[in-house]
Amino acid sequence: MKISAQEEYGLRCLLQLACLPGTASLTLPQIAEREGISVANAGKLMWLLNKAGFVQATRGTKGGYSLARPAEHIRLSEVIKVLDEDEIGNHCESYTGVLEKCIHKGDCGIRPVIVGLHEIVQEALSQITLSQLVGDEAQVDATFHQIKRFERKLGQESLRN
Amino acid sequence: MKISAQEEYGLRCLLQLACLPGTASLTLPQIAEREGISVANAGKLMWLLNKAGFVQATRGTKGGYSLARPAEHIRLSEVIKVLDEDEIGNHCESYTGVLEKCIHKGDCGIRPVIVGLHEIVQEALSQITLSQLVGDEAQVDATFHQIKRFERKLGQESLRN
DNA sequence: TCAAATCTTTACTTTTTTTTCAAGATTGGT
DNA sequence: ACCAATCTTGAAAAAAAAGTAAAGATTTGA
Repeated sequence: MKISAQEEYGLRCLLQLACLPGTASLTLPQIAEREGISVANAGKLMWLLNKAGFVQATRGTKGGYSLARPAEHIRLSEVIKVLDEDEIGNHCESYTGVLEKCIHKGDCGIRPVIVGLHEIVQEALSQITLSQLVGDEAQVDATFHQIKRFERKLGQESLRN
Repeated sequence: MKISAQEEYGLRCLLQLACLPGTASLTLPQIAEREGISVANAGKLMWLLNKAGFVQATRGTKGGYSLARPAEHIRLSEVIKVLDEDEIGNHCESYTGVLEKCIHKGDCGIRPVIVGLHEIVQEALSQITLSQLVGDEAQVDATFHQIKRFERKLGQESLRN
């Protein structure tokens, strides 16, 4: 259960644009250099982000990428969904709709876990916007901290019952 | 952000043992057949689970695998940690200790997100035991549902501020 | 109009992960 | 003692993911 390279670097590249003042833009070589990845790799990531409507690309001299909408309105959950290709579970087709292929069919003990994890992660990410990542790092920490504390309390309660 | 094949199938194989009455055991071919994977693949997964102390292996005729401790005392967080090799983050070495290699060093905007996600997932998984997965599926659902509801409430509150 | 700078797209290569194979080691039964 | 059933282990093959390369398309400005 870990973030993929595509998710991590895609998010990082997007964050570079969010850091800029106003609606400024960066070229592919600039983004690549700031993230320490190749231009080709950055190109592929930015292409995905462009296709999904998070960034605006301009070709030609003076071209580059800029955010397509304000950083305050870009939730991490949306970004991750696009970079992740939004698949959950690996081989159990029960979740993705093709029920027949899965040996576990209806009575699959770990299905609620896989689905549940995916949901709480998405929900947590939907609480965080790009703009929080650039300036308000403390708020990001606070959000996760509160969730963690609630989870721990939940565990203690179920222990008492 | 998805569960790996090793995590998913390792957990599934372990669950097969947890489903058995008492301290009964299963052989590798039996586990493989029940999970629809090859015997070789099941062998590797069970070897990992054995090394980590979750199952007990007996060789020779009448051999097989059984749980090394009661299903009530095996938390999903522990199992996943072993199957996952417990790594978080992909390329940013800031998290794993080798600080020098990472271009982002201290001022890394998405670090709190990666670390935070890992922590809330681990915390959620630590609330769930193997025994809950075999019988008490409703409780598993309930746990995740409560977390999700709290996260949503959190979001609404931060909206009001 | 042309050249330089830039993004776009497809195909290819490399690396990592997953799966399989094969030989070894241990146990139980005869 | 021997054989059959079983787990163990390391290496190899296959598949998937990540990263690279190259040719194409668009824009700006001289």
